[in-house]
Amino acid sequence: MQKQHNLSKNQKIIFDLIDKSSEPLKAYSILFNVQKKGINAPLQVYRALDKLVEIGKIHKIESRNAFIACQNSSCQISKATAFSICESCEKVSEISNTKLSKYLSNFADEAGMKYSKYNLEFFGLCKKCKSK
Amino acid sequence: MQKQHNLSKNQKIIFDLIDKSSEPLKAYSILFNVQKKGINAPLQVYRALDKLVEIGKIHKIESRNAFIACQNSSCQISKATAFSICESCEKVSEISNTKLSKYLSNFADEAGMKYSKYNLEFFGLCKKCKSK
DNA sequence: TTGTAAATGTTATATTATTACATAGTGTTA
DNA sequence: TAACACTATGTAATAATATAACATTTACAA
Ligand SMILES: [Zn+2]
Ligand SMILES: [Zn+2]
Ligand SMILES: [Zn+2]
Ligand SMILES: [Zn+2]
Repeated sequence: MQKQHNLSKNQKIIFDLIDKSSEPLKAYSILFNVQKKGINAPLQVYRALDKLVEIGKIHKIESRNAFIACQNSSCQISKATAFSICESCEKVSEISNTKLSKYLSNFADEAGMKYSKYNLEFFGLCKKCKSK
Repeated sequence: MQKQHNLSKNQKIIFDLIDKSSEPLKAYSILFNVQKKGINAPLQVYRALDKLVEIGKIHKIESRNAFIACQNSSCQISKATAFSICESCEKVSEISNTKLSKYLSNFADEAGMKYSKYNLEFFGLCKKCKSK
């Protein structure tokens, strides 16, 4: 059973915006969009983003410095994430594949390192862009 | 047979610095370190970094905005990269594991997307930090 | 030797993210 | 309730990361 997090005012405003967006959003584009709701400073956005990432409601797409809502309710609090990114239209989807996540969660190399978290980003062309 | 790239002056200066570093280097730390060699502006650093990434001599650690030399001569021009990152001491190693790279290169999900590239970052504690 | 692509130099600016400090709300427990 | 700890907010300033625009030079092949 996952812990229930009651989002604060700013967190809710920012999560709702990201959640209803069809594409990853960047911090300053979020800021621009929530100014009418009284969020005026970058820090207010970054603080909410940090918290939302921490509790697993959103993920950061590292290669794009952008944020998307978690599309995978079983996502273990952002500890195991995989995305597909179209290099043409920049569409991003969260990959939910049990085999893949098991494979990666159990991966151990020779370096003797114990992994607690991973992030995987695949790049290519989405179906739509491929057929153009 | 891999194409031979003759590095230009700036590319060589910057590659040498990254290559002999024991940790990932950030762009502005590189800039600071090469100013005595006549490289004065961020853009000169970023241009060399872009080229070095493109030809696979270095990789960008996306979660850290930092660069390390490729430790894996068979790395297919930065198209398939995996790293282990210690969250305590920030040590980064490039993972060279044939099974893993085969698994990921052949991965195809249901979305019908053809991947041409991936980047994987594992996080955890390195051997040294684990035993502290 | 001339054309072309790659690389360089320089200035300015855009984008992304954090530090520092003051204040306010929320929930728990004495 | 009062005291406390913890989380969240507001605001200003600034740090860190990255790119745009333009002029010039170098490498090198046709
Ligand atoms: Zn998720
Ligand atoms: Zn696409
Ligand atoms: Zn490599
Ligand atoms: Zn370590």
